[in-house]
Amino acid sequence: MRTYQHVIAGDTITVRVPENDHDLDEFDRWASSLRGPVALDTETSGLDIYSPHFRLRTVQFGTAREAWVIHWEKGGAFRGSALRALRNAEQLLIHNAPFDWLVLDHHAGVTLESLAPRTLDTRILSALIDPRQAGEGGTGHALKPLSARWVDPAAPDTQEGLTEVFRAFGWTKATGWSRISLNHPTYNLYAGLDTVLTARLAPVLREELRRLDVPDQLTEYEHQLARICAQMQRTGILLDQQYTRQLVTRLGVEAQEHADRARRYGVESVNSPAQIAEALTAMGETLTERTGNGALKVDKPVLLALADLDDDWNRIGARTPNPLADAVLKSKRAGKWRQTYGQTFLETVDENSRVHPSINALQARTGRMSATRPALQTLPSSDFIIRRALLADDGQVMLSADFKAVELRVLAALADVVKMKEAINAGADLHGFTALQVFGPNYTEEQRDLCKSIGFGKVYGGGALGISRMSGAPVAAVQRAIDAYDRTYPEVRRASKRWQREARNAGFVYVSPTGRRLPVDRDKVYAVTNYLCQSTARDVLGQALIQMDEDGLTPHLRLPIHDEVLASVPAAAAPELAHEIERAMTFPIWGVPMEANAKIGGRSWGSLYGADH
DNA sequence: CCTCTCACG
DNA sequence: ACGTACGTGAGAGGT
Repeated sequence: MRTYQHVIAGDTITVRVPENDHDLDEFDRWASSLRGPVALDTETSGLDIYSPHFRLRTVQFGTAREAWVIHWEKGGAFRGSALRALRNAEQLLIHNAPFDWLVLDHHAGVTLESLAPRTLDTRILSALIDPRQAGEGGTGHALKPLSARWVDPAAPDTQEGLTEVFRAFGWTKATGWSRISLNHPTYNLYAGLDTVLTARLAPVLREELRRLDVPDQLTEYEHQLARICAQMQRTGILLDQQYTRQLVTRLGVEAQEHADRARRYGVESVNSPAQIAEALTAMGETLTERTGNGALKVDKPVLLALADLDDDWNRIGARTPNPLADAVLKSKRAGKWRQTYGQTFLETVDENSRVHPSINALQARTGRMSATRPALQTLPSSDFIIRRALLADDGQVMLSADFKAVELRVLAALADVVKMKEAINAGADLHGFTALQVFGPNYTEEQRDLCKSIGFGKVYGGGALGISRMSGAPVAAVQRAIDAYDRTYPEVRRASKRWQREARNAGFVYVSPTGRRLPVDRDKVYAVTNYLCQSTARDVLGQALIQMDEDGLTPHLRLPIHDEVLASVPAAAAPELAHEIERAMTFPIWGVPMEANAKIGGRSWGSLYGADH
């Protein structure tokens, strides 16, 4: 047995690393005599759980004073002992549980379903105390800063410490986790300490949640959502690999051709704003917009105008198109789509042709979910070619169900907007109804669109200038429409002011109806309206996911996208399942109905998106 | 590492 | 008193 010691918060911690059967017997005795929760962690070769090269290396167990590092990679009795301990543990404390659940599910044969009901995830507790990510003013949710704040200011940065070890060997962060020897002292010490830190974090964070009156029900709900999202991640989405390879090649050629055109005007790299600004100026163009740091802005809206193109990339006919602007736009778009989407699909696909995005169920400061590697929530919607790469399972079709104007309906509920609630309950087109109130019975399509923009603007906390910028309508016209809007729905302004006042009085934190704490920056108090609408809409999605889970639909679910759920369903049962999913997404919030609209597509996700979409 | 840009809801 | 668009993930360039 190897043992290591380290002092945490004044206590000497022992980390034990069994080396033989005798040592493992001792571990077995320790594990079976444990009463109460045990902290769990794994060390792995990397983060891509479904990559063919991924290896589970160690499984660690710990309490406040002691940790055991079991070398899973050595096989045989090591695995037997780890599995017994996993099976017997009554309660597991895990920091960022979905990762370890899925690692153990895929590489140790311990199902996620058997782990999740016994898990308390300290990352969830952290996000409910303060949802801000590191760099947004809060502590963030990494184990090190959390431990430093709540356990011991001198808690070791185990990740950073190991990164230094890797550097000493000439390895990188990407390769070190795979290459470091199982017997390396620092590797084992830190592997063990992470469980000790988690074991100490859990009771402190629970106490803090009690102090802050965060409802237990919210914590329970987040654990359910984490499990459902982990199940979606495990299922993954089928990738059309042949199509994707051809697409990547085609986009590469396209990016290169347009980059060659740009080079004729002196632009060596189409991704260098400075080069583009200089070349455009040399061509006689006048750039007026500047970035926050004072540089000349050459983003998409600027370049589209110079290229005489509208938002859909059609000729406007207002000027002679600038050929460099045109080349840069087209090269950048093809390059981004190739690299960010196509290439990442091919890099992350597993042996069964499936991609498994990490779905973070509780990510944004409003609680919104996110998806990474690949970032499937941000695939282009203006064209079907990227989504075309992702398929329903064999014999199945893609189904997408989205809430109807969920944030606006949530606003109507939370601010108790009388006329808006009447319109929703009457089943009216909400933006059309608003246009009717603002412009009268002969309102135009453009005026309806402006009312839609104002609806968004209100939810985002924007003013006339922002809404004008977004909608393209003149500021004066927008201001007049906003005035009429405020007369129609006076409750929105009043509630917004009230929420801002309440946030200030409560120390710049607003508590949502579900008990979620929403920190508000002092110089951005107006954002509280958006935080409240966005976070409540997120909880509406969460409620629908839990309903679908209870209805047995989880195996069909593929991805949550804020106000939408993507699913793969058997073609024959599609209409019935569409109805079932819509039903799970239909329920009232404070008397205001939330409703959804399901669309049945074909085999690929792209089939739900026309070129004219 | 920061800035800029761009993809989404 | 006034005015403020919100939240993400990701790649490339340049310091």
